[in-house]
Amino acid sequence: MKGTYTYEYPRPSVTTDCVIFGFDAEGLSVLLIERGIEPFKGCWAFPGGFMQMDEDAETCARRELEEETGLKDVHVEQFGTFSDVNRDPRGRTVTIAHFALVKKAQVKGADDAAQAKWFPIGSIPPLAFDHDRILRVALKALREKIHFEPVGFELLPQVFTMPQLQDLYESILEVKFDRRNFANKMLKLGILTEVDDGTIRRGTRNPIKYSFNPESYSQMKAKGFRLEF
Amino acid sequence: MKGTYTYEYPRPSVTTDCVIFGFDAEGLSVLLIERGIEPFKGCWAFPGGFMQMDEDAETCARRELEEETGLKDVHVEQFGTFSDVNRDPRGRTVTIAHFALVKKAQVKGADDAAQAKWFPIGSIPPLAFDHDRILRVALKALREKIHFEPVGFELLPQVFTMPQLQDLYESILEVKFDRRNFANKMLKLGILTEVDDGTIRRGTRNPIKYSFNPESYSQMKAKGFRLEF
DNA sequence: TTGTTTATGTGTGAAAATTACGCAAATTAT
DNA sequence: ATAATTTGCGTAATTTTCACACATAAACAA
Repeated sequence: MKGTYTYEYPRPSVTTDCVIFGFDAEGLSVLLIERGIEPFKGCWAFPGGFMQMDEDAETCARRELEEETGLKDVHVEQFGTFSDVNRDPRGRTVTIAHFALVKKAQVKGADDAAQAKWFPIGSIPPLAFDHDRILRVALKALREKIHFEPVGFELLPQVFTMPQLQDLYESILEVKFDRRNFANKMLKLGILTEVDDGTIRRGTRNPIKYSFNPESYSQMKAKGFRLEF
Repeated sequence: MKGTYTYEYPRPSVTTDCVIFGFDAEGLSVLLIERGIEPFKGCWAFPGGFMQMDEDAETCARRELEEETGLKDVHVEQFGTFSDVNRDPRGRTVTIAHFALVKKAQVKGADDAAQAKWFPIGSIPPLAFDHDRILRVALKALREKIHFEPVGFELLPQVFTMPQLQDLYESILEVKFDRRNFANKMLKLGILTEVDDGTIRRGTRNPIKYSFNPESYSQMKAKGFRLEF
C-alpha cells in the first residue's frame, strides 16, 4: 500500500471521524479515545482515520469504528464535513464526520480495545483538533434528527421502560416533559410493543416493558410523519 | 500552482458542488451548467470544482459559484458529502455538496456567464456523474431545513406578497395550504413587516407587500422555535 | 363601456390537540 | 410497620388547528 503517489495538484488528506453516542441511567455520553502521540498527545478524540481508495466514507467510518472500539453493526450516519485550512497541524486534512448510536448496555465489555472511555456529555475532557466543534455540530444534528426519526431506539436496550425512553428524550433535547403526556404521545405513535415479562401487575412501581416495533415504524414512515416534542 | 505533489498514500481529489435553487412564478428551479467536455459531455451539472489548499469547502463553493455563474453574496450551506468509489470515471473524487439560495429576480441578468440555465424542478435534464442523487438529497435537505429556518426568504425578492410566499412553501414542500390559515400562521410568527407602498386599499386583488424582518427573527431564534407546516 | 371572472383580505365556530393535574397501587426505603 | 417514591390511568381546561363564506377591487372579455 505504502509507496509514492504523484499528482499535478496538491490534495488534502481525507479522513472520517465518528462521534459515538451512548445512553444509560447517567444520561447521554460519548466514547472517546486518548491520543498517545503528538499532536494533541493526552487529549481525547473521536475514532477515525484515513479513507482508503476502495471504500466510501461510511464504509471507512465503520471500519475505523470497529478497529478502534470493536463496535460493529450499529447505526452510522454522516452529519457534516469539516475542512478548515488549519484544522490539523500536520497538514491539510478534510474530515467527513459521522455519528454512531450504540446500545451502551451491550457494549460495556467491548471497549477493552485500547484506551476508549465513555464521557457524559456534560463532562467532556479537552479534545484534539477541532473535535469540540465537531461534537457541538453532532449534538445539534442528533437533536434535529430526533424530530424526524426515532433515533432514540438505537440508543436503548432492546427492551426498555417508558421512564427510560423519557429520560433519553429529555437528555438529548435538554427539556422536561410531563410523565403522562409523554407516555400518551409515545403510545399514540403506535411504534411501541408491550413486552410481556410475566408480571401482570399494573399501575405500580414496577414499570411496563416495551420494545420498538420496526414494522409499524416503516409503515408509518411510508405515510410521512413528524415526531413532535 | 501546477507541478508535482507526492504522497506516501493515494489521495482522492476533493471538490465542491453547488445546487443552486431559485424561485419565481413558475416554481422552484435549479441553475445548471452544460458540460462541454467528456465525461458526460452534453449532460448538465452543478457548478463546482477542485478545492484549493488555502480555502475551506464553503469558500471553495462560493468561489466556483461566482466563477461559473457570477453569483455572489448568497446563502450557501453544506448539506452532504458524496464519496462513492466510482462516482467519477476519471478517478477517485470526493465532493462536498452545498446548496445556494438565490433571489432569482435579481439574477436574471447575471447568468450571461457561460451556458448556465434554469430548469424547473419537475423538468430536470440528464445530469452528469451522481448529480441526480445529489439533487434528491439537496431537495430533502431543503425541505427539512425549512422547518427550522425561514430559508424561503432567501429565495424571494426583498418585497413579496403573501400568495408568493405561500407558492414558495407549496413548491418546496409539495403540498397545498388553505390561504387564510397559511397567512394567519405566517403573520403570527412575527417575522414579517408590512411594506407601505402607498396604495391603502385592502381586501382586493391588489395584495399587501411584506418584507422579512431579520431582527424579529433573530430574537425569535434565540428563544428556540419551530416553523410548523 | 359594461359585465364577468379572478385574486385577495377578513373572522368565526367546530374539531382536534395539547396541557395540566389528582389519585390509587405497589415497590422501595426508613 | 411506616413513610416516601415510582408508576399507571383518566379527565377537564385550554390552546391550536382547521374548514369555511363573503365583500371588494383588479383583470379580463365582450
